[in-house]
Order: sequence, then structure tokens, then C-alpha cells
Amino acid sequence: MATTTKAAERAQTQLEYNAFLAVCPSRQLLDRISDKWVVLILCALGDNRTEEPAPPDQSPASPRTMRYSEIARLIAGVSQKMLTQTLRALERDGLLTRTVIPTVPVTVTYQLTDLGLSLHAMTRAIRDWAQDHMDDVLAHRAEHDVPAG
Amino acid sequence: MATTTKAAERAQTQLEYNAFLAVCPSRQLLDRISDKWVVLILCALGDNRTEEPAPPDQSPASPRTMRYSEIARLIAGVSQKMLTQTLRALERDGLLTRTVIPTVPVTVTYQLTDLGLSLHAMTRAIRDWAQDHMDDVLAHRAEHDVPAG
DNA sequence: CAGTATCCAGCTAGATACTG
DNA sequence: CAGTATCTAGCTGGATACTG
Repeated sequence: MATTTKAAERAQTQLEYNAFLAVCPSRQLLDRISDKWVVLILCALGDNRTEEPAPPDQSPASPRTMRYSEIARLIAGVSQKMLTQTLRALERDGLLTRTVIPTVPVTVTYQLTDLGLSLHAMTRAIRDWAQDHMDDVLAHRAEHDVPAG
Repeated sequence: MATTTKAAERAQTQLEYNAFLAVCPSRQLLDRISDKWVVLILCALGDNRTEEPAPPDQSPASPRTMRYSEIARLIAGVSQKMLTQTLRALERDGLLTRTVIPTVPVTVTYQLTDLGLSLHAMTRAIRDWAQDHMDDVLAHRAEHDVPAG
């Protein structure tokens, strides 16, 4: 079938593609953190106090536990659909725990697991990088965008 | 206009949303690394020798310079459109340099800048995390997916 | 070889309404 | 309060064809 010539080529390269990805497991994680809501939720649960080092004597056992509505309020721009969907995915992956408290109006709390906290450390490192270098990136971008000069 | 009640509420929360993001610059970087091609290109240019520590005496000045077609071949699954588009975006952000050599069939090479290399260090750290913990994630996922038990 | 331009399918994610 | 379900618009990204 000469009709699938281009497609066959693609299929061939797909094999190399997979081989490359096989040695590059970042792809697996990529699918997880490439979702901006994942990172923002991680950010919210792992570092909900804004850059503020909490006084250790006030809340010594800061559980970093947040209710659904708290997360929704903090991240705000997220829709219910995306928030629930992302939280469930993270729960499924063992990055956070979901606790249902059968009160009259049901209460649900979320908390990062150790695994989730370790990933949060990664994303926080990236955020630190961003704080250090984002100016450079934006400067380059602006310089590259000069109309004509 | 009472017709925009819901929209108005959203607009309100958007403000909080932005405020949260304002203190969380990871959003800026997220838009950059949330693209899987970005990470794969970074991976290709920053670490094209597969985990293999190159002998320092063989290629002491390993320039990590790759031609367009080399990158295309390594990542393969990427389309020309996405590859070019992503490379240009990264060049615009100062993460890599694009060099055009006016040979008879034009030659174009790409190379990470120091800035790009530092971001690559971040993504490599994440890849290391993935290698260490992805099994846990997959185990949790499988356990969570048990049909009925 | 490297890139541009166009067309289009598929997924993402937002809005809305309803439930326990 | 916390979620589920549905509909849909918009963006992403892939295929294809053409250029210098």
C-alpha cells in the first residue's frame, strides 16, 4: 500500500521516539507536572503560607491540611471540574490523601503525603529558579521582540 | 446588569487568583516547561549522550551543538511545526542560541546558553526524582485502581 | 536542509446546572 | 460544602504541501 508511505515513515520514527523516551523517564513525570493545576495545588498544599516562615511556637504541627473550598479559594481561577479532577489524580498517584469527614455539610480535607512533599520540593526548586532567572528570560524576550530598531 | 452575576463572581476570584500567582512565579516558568517538547529539547541539547559520562580527553569541548535534523531525529515524534515553534520560543527566551551557517544547503545549529543549561539542571533534577519515585507513583495508582477486591 | 503556511481533528478546560 | 454531569468553545498540535 503506497498510500501509507508518509504514515509508515512516521511509524518508523515513532520507534526511535519511544526508545529515546525509554531512556528519558522525565516523560512519565512530565505528564504529571505538565499540568499547571498540579503544580499550583502542590504549591498550595506544600507552601500555603506565602513565603512567610511560620513561628514554630504558634503552630508547631502545621499539618498543611486544607479543605476543598480553601484550595479553591487560594487558587481561585481553577474551575471545580479541574480542581476535583486534579485532586483525584494526585490522590490516585499517592501524592496526597483525601479525608472525608461526615459532618452535616460534608467536610473534605486534603494533605500532601511524603511522596507529594518530595515532589513539592522539586517544584519549589523550580520556583526558586524562576525567581532567580525569570528576569533574564523576560529580558531576552523583550530584546528579541524589538520591532525594528 | 444582573445577567453577568456568575461572570462577575469569576472576575472577582480572578483578582485573588492573580494575587496568588503574583507571589508564585512558578506560573511564569510553568508556561514554559509545561510544554513537553521544551523539556525534551532541553533534554536532547543538555544531555544528548545517554547517561554516558563522556571521556574528557576525547571531546574536551563538547559543545552540545546539534543541527536541526539531529534534534528532529533524536526526538523524532515531534513534528516540524512543533520543533521549529519550540526552538524559536526557546531562542526568544534566551535559553538557546540559533546559528545559521550559509552553506549551500543551509545549516542551522542549536546550542543551550548558560541560562538554558541551568534550566536543564532543574529538569534533570526532576528526571532524577522521577527515576527514584515513579515506581511509588505507579504502585499507588495500581493499588487505587483495584476493581473491587 | 531548514523552514513556512494552511487545514483540520482531538483534547482541554471552562461554564452551567444539578445532587447528596 | 463538595462534588458530578453535560455541553461546548478554543487552543494545541499533527499532516500536508510548498519555498529558498
